[in-house]
Amino acid sequence: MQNIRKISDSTIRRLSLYYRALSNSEKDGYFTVSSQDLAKKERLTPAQVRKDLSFFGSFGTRGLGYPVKELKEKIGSILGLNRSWNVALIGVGNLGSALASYKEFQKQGFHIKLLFDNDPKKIGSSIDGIPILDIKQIGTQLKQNKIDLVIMTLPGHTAQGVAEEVVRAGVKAILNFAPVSLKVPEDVFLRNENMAIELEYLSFCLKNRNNPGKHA
Amino acid sequence: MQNIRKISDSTIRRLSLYYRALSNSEKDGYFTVSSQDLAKKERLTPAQVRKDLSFFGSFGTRGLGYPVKELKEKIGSILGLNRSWNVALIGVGNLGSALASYKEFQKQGFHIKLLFDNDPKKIGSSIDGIPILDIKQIGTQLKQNKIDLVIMTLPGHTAQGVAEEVVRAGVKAILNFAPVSLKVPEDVFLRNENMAIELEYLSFCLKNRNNPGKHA
DNA sequence: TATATATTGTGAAAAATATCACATATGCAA
DNA sequence: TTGCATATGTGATATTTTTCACAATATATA
Repeated sequence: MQNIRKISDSTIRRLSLYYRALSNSEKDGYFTVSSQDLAKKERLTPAQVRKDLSFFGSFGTRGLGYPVKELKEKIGSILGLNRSWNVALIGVGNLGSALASYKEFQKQGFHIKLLFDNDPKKIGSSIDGIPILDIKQIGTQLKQNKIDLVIMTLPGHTAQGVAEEVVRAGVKAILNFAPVSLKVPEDVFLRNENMAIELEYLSFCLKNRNNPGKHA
Repeated sequence: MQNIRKISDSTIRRLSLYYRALSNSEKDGYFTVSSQDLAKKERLTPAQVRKDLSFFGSFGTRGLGYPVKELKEKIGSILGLNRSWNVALIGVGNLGSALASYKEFQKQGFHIKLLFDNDPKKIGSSIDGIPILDIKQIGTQLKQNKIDLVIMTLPGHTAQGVAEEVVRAGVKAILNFAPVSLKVPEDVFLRNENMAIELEYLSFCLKNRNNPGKHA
């Protein structure tokens, strides 16, 4: 157990993997799971799993493993999934609407309360009961609805300007899907979801599949 | 310059970032860019940028920087974006349709040729001219259309079975959006796109924002 | 031509991350 | 109760990744 600030990005990201694996194990009716099991599911090593967990406490029983339900809840609480977050989504295009109606987020406590767009045809309508508001109202609406986190699914060239409005409204966490890197103040947490990266990674792998040698 | 097999995941992923940043710089009319510029755009260090690039050659000019267009093309060629890949997408739900009509992939050489679903209402129709086929035809269609890469956007419980069919059809690269970890043979490249991870990461950050101390 | 300034490319050093290996603790069977 | 099998938790070690620091090389200017 150590200072929480010193826990690495990678460990936190793996906690998400463990959480998902445990949810599945729970559904499948398992009561305990070993570091070995978890490792195999997520293509990691057992030592890695144990080390990651040990940063936050000791949740297992020697000789037995980890209690599935309990560990899942513990990790959920570490990640802050045991509470609810107010989320707004900006940019109701194809991807935006898809995310707005994605039920998994809801289940994990991410409640999408507001949608924003600049298209008059969309403004005033709703998706799964979530109203689509005028993007001009971002400032007041984000504050009024105590939004904790904003998901941005809008075109690259508009993203930076909107991000600045979001920051001005006091939001401290942004998940960005727009294909640009945003500049935000230090106290705002920003993560970029770049779907091209994984695709390009696969392209790289395919290209170099039969090439164990040097690269020009 | 070193053996290409030894280049780290992180470096490859950063190449994607550089590629995107360079595309933007090119659009903005820049002819050269320094490692410092690139670093600032992507929140990295200049040394990191130079080191990453140095694994593949030396593309810059001392005292000047890197030629934007040339470096972009060079990185594109390293990532395999200078050629075209045949892509199929399985699972035409909300996310699937959003990705099917996402033009950026097309631009980078990822040509979505086929869509698959098991819903009779969808089979036979098309999205942006891409036909939606019966998921039962995966085996023959993937081979016939020489599909290089498959994007899976289907429910978790069906994913593993479908992945196995995809592998049997000889596809060597899978981008998985289903919320499970798939088991595939060693010679198949698999990447998981897990949108919950980034959201959960932000949740963790928000939760521990004012907590520099120990964690229970 | 000489001098000042900018910026790369890269070994070496530092820092971060992952793995090892084993003492420790548990369950079960005889 | 003893012995065996299993599996955690964690310091120590190994590996990987990042950063440093500087020689090398370019441009600009006088």
